Amino acid sequence: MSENSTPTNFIRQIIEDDLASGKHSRIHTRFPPEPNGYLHIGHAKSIVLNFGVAEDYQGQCNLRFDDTNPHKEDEEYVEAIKEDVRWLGYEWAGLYFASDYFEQLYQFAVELIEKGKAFVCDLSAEEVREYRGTLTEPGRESPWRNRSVEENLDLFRRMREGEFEDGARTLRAKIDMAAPNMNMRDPALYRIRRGAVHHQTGDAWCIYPMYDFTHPISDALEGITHSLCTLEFEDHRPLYDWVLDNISAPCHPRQIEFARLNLEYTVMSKRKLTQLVNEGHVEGWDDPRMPTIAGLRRRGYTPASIRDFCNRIGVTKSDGTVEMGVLEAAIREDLDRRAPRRMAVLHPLKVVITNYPEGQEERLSGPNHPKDETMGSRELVFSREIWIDRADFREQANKKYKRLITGGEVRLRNAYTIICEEVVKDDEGNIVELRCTYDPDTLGRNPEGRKVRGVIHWVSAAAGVPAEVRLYDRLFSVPAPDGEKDRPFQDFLNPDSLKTVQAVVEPSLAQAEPGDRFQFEREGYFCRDTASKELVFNRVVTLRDSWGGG
RNA sequence: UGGGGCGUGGCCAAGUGGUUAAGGCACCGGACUUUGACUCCGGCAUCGCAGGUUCGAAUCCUGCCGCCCCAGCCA
Repeated sequence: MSENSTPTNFIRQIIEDDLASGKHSRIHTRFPPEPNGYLHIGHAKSIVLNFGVAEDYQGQCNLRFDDTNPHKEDEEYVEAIKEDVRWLGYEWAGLYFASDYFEQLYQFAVELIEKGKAFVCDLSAEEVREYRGTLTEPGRESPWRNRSVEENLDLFRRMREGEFEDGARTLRAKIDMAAPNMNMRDPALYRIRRGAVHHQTGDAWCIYPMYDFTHPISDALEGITHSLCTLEFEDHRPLYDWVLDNISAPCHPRQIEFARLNLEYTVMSKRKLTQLVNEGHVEGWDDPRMPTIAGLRRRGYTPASIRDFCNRIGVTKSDGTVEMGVLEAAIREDLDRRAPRRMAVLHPLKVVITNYPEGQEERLSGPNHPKDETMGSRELVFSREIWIDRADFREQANKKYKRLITGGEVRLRNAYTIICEEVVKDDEGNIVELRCTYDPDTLGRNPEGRKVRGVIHWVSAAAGVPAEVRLYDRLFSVPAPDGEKDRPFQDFLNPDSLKTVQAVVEPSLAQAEPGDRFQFEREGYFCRDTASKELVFNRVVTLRDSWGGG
């Protein structure tokens, strides 16, 4: 996989220092999604970071499902996530579930209780909230905080046995109710979820460990050296360290936080993406307009382009919003290099070449790539009647318009030059057909003594193949759809995010396989849709266009 | 008004006291061109603000200002 190299970042520097100082002799990372939804481009940033770092330093990276909340999770998501990670080009060293550690986690909780570092609390959720205090006022200690070790042990065992109802009790860490960091105010370690059926452990458990307790221990059990997570967990780091400092942990991974990805013209939160799907604004999680990995894949993005994008945006602690242009540039660069060129007319306008013999068909050849002969060529069919795009003709225009005008001459890409002699209109004045003449001496060489205005693409009317083409644009019409506090993000949906046209494509495209990508010359990059039986092409991205208009 | 973070060109981002302040995207010129693409050449910042330390500061100190995160028995 030829790819742009990975720039350094503060996390890689930490790793290099740890390797240089001998703190670690090999590095081990992990990508720890909760299987409660589909992965999106933001997850890709984390995946590329974690797996990329492991790859570059000859280390390993695990895929671990953080499945401690049975209410929200489902097996469907674990399969989808595995597929997405693989598709991005990575293979995990180990595949784990936090639920694999439930028994060990339980024993570590017992250890905490025995050390007097955890207690069973009978406060209700609402009471806990009251006792917690506020950002500026310290909290109060739970009246159950000083139960004996024996009583705590007994109660915790009975929690596990299923003796108590959901919400009746929790196991809490005994830290400091006056801590300025809210996470240290005796956080919950275990809660009761009796009715739940866990996708991995079934009904084996009715108490479930919290993230803050599970994560550091899972990391330690797997020998993770650097536990990379996003900025919102910065405040949890003291708790992460507290847990490992107070149990007999095999090692103490270092948690390092980086900024999550924000992308313009889209939303990234699971909640909002779910709304887009459930409210019918898109067709599903893999709708080509979605920022999900599945959506990008169906749109036609390549794994390499997404990896490249993640490397281009870097890894820091400052949270910014990346322009769509960066993602688009990454896929354009990749596809420019590898996508075969084809011709497709998106808004067909009939052209009759009056001096071309009726019934005659000619086989022409077009290179698959203008700069890479090794990609070969494909056959084109030329005939008396062809289609060109309506946007490539104007009855009159100034010199800057490098397309066809009445009386003007243009080159038909990979074929002859034509001059428009006559415009045929219907009763309402709409242009329905152009009558042109061609110059038989211009195949593969320029006409003598004159210069054509430009080059336009075309497809034989006789041999062209009908196809549906879906022109995708950004999902939202403003850069930060969720930036407005008192307006729902749905207000900013782009009504033109999808335009479907009935196009005519060159014959060779009839053989395109689902997932095949092409450049439709002068239009953009397209990918044959993988979810349609018919010949449907999704526009991945337009070509860069430096033309001001005119 | 508690705590934790962040502030380098339009966007992302290198930079770790001595460099003309990398690079990418975008943008603006120009060359090339059977894709208004690609490619190629050129242009495009004094580092949130104000003080201070130093021969020398984006890099150190102080004080402001702005933005983000935290009061789930979510992750």
